Amino acid sequence: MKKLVLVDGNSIAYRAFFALPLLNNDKGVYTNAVYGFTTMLLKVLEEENPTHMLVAFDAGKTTFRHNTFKEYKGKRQKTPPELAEQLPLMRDLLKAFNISYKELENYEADDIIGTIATHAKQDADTEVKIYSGDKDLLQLVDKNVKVGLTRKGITNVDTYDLAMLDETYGLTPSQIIDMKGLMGDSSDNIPGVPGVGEKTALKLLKEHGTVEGVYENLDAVSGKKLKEKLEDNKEQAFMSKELATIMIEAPIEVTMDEMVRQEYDATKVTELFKDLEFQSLLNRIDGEAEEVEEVEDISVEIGKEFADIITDDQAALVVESLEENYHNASMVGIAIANKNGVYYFDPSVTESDAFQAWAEDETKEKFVFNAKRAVVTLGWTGVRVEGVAFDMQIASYLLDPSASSHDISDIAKRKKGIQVQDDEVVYGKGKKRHVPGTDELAQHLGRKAKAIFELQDELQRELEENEQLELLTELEMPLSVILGRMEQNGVAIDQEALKAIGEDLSSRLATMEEKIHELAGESFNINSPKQLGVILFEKLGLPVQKKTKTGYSTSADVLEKLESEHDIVKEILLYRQLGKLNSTYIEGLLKSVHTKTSKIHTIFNQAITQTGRLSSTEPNLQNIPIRLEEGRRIRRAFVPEEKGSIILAADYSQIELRVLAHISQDKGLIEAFKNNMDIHTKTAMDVFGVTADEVTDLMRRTAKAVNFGIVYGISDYGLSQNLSITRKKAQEFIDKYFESYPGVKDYMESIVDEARENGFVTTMLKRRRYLPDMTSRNFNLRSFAERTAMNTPIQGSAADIIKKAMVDMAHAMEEKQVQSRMLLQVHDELIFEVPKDEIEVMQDLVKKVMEEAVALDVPLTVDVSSGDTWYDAK
DNA sequence: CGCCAGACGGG
DNA sequence: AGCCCGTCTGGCG
Repeated sequence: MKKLVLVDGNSIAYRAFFALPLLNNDKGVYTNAVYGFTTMLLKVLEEENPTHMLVAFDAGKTTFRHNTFKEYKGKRQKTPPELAEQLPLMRDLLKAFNISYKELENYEADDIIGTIATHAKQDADTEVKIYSGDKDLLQLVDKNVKVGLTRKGITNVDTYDLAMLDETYGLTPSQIIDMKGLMGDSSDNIPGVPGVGEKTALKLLKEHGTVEGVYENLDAVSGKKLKEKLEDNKEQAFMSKELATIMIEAPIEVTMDEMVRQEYDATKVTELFKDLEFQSLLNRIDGEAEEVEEVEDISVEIGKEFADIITDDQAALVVESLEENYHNASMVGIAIANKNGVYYFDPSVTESDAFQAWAEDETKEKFVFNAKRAVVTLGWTGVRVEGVAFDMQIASYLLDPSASSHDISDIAKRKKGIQVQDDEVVYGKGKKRHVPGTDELAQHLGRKAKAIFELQDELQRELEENEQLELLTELEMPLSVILGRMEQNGVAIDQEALKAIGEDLSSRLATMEEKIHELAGESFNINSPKQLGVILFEKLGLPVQKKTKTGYSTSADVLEKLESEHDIVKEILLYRQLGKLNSTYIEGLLKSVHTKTSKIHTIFNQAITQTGRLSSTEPNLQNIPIRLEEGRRIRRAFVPEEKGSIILAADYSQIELRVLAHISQDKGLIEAFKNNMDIHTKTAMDVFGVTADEVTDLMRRTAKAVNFGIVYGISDYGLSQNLSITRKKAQEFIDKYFESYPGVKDYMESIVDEARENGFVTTMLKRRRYLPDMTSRNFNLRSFAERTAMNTPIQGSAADIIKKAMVDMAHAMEEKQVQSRMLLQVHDELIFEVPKDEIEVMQDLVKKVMEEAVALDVPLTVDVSSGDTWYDAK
């Protein structure tokens, strides 16, 4: 028995679109119709389990029906653009699911379905099921053809067979056409006979069978008025019937073979769902995919003597620990793969002389995945690792920073290496996370090692093709070692100072909470935007400025506009500010103090940002407060580890605008930096057409915002929001800026062209970022890609420069044999701990090395400052 | 318990 | 509806 399912794609999409709220993903792509369509699709696949399947779509605006009646579908609203942009996504989805689909010039989806169904039903061994939201399709019902009509929502379906049709309407399938002929269909602008509705049509058809029957027996029709209407609209009735008839001989050739249902492409489906942010559907798919994933055991030798296996100069090394945070993690196993085989060891192997000798021997090349993690994990147990020659995670990141994930199993899958299971499958997640038995663990780690060993070549070749190998070997890999040392070294913290600030904050917060409740007239949770919204905008009746998708916006910029309206607002703003300090920076930092060292050991993620910047986690030491004095005090708790040392901070001045000057080659901008001008003042002079001493504070602030905007890929709207000015005014500033700096304008235009042609942009050191949305038909996506094309070379080149400076600085410090240590990097600044007797040497050295990291056509300048704590280094 | 949204800290 | 990030809280299922 074969089962063919035919789906009316447009009709289902329409239904879904209007049934669901207008969802969109974080890129601004609307997804509600695709979502509804997908849930329906999954349900159909599950419930019907068809052997054959096809989805039909309407094509174009006109069909053969327009020859009959040019106003056909005339009154229908144009497809909303929010829905239209989702139709291509549905096709992508079907491709990923390996489900065939069809559209045909001049015909509607109905006709495709009618033709195929009529063909297929000739075979008594085939059962046909049609899904649509359109009652018209009921005319196709037959003894082996059923029609499922969506009812409210989209996954509620009423299924009609011959009996059900008779029961519901008392009609045969072909009479459905007659019914439409008489009553018409306003949504398709089929006229029918005016004044005849469903009830009358049904009554007439019961008595006379067909439209033809009705007219042949017009005398027998009761009711004078009705008879007149029928007479007057005879032609229209017959034309309507014709319009409503689904074509069963459309010129299409689709064989059953072409509609055979195939396995879906799990990788593509997963990627698409992730893109669309269909989390719940992802889980449904995942559950199924895991069961299918049967892997055959590879040969992994367990319990060898370590000394016996290293016969070669190259090996992949896996150091496994389950903790996300590798400071204080416990190793669960070690795996090695070389050209002779794959080997698994108990963690205790790291205590052996043979292992340590190999680890420390820099001529023994190690290939790893996330070198820093392996090196620091081993570092905590006292094992030094040298000779890390290749980091697969970073290689993958450099090839494409947007690749959804950089873990071994994903890369192995992408690069068609040996199959590596997801950690989550092997170890479980959340509370159920556990170490499996030795055999299973050895298999898993062995696979990882083998995949690294085997894919090294290919990734390296790809990097060479992109001219990125040097970026890996000369910049990122050495940097990884430096970052590892910084992390493991950690930053000393004055816990007592933090606690003291914390107590002050806590008591002030308690007082403020009371006061806010009093002003509100009731007690509520101030930290809940939802509850706060009700208090401010309903109970106190403050004017609503902005809404979020879940309710009233209570963000700081909204509250700032309401400050004059009610005393409570100022209190809430301060409460929020202090609350953030207390929870994130006092309690949070104290929680991340290492139990053994009493210092703070962050983790710098080197393979996460889309621009090449680092990020910092657990804790994030790249966003310690500085802008407001109240928060800045937190920095007093960041102290030198050694008595008699100080904290030294060195930051690049305006690095992004200098990079912009360099890559755009704008004459004015280059000149300004060469003359060491204050760049915001200079911009103010040019934009406002005044002399240096006429620049007011406000003018400089405005110019500063414009400069930032330029770097980010500005829009008049964004600038107007930022400066609380009109859009028109904002656009004037932007125009004036581009007039003053035509080189920048040219750059912005040419980088966008370049991105569109190449599909990616690059930074000074050949870092890459792909921008597939440059050619998207979706305005939001395309605009975002264009701004990214403008910003990434700037932000990314600045990231390249400071990374280079870090590598150079590590060499310089080694050469000078100083005791000073690099502690942190915060995007455009480096923080050091410096013994007092090295202050002068280091001040000069840091400045020189950072300023000379690369040679631009404008000078790079670095400001250096120092003090007893991070706070004082200002 | 895990996930999301909102809010907010930094460059 | 100008770029790049991470963390905390409340609220939901």
